[in-house]
Amino acid sequence: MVQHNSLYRDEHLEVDFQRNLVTLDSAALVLTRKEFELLALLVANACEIVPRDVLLMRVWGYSREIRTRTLDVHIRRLRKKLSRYGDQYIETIFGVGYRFQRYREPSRIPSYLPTFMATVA
Amino acid sequence: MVQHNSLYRDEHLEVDFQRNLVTLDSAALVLTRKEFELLALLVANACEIVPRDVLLMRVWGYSREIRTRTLDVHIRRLRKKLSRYGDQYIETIFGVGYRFQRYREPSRIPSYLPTFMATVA
DNA sequence: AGCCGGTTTTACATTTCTTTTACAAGTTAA
DNA sequence: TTAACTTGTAAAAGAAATGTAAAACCGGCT
Repeated sequence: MVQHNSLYRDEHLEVDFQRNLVTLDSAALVLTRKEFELLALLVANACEIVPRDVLLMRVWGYSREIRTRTLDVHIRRLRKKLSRYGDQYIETIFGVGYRFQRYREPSRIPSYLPTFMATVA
Repeated sequence: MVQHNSLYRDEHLEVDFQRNLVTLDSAALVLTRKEFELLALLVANACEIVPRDVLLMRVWGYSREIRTRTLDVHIRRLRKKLSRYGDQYIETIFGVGYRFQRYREPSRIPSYLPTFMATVA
């Protein structure tokens, strides 16, 4: 069964799950196998928390209880390659795992102000 | 088996017990694990007093007789994160414990006056 | 063998979360 | 009222997770 339209896309990032292609600001992003698998898994579950165990299981085949820092290292490389969007795209959920977030235009409006007031600032 | 409707909601606060999500005035409230567990336990027993022992037992696994101020500290952090509703939501029952109260619109009518007189003030 | 790209480990720094400490402030009972 | 006790609070200490750079490892290649 062939799945069509299997790609993620937002303002800056594009991930083609079929062809293992990633594009950042319309420039190809070269990722290693593990880096791609990790990113793909996170992006496939965009906006949802993916626990460390799940990542370690699905990307590395590690069962729980295996103590390793390789996940963190790969996360770091991904963030680096995502350059200035790295931290925004890949959010760490302390004690749980990571979450990929869709790109959102940064708002200069303080979020604690009601919308109708914010137009002034 | 998926349990539906496992959430609390009032005018300002929303607690999703399933997903560990809390929203204050429709803005996500980031809580640590302990903070969430504490709030969840209180909210789950809304309008009822939850004794300190119970909180310390269910959230920390502490048996009675353990002298600690960590509960108070966490209560404080919760109140702070609930910002201006903190004191209203989390009520202290001296010598017993705490009670979460549903939000009630503050009335500018002195409560010691009969309603029909209050229209003048 | 030696090189090379990819991956993992190591060791330490940093950050985040939790608990304790010490004291202030509030409450109750005598 | 004071004395005993409870809760509030800020700051320090402690514990644990994550970030990071660099070294070590590993398999495929020439």
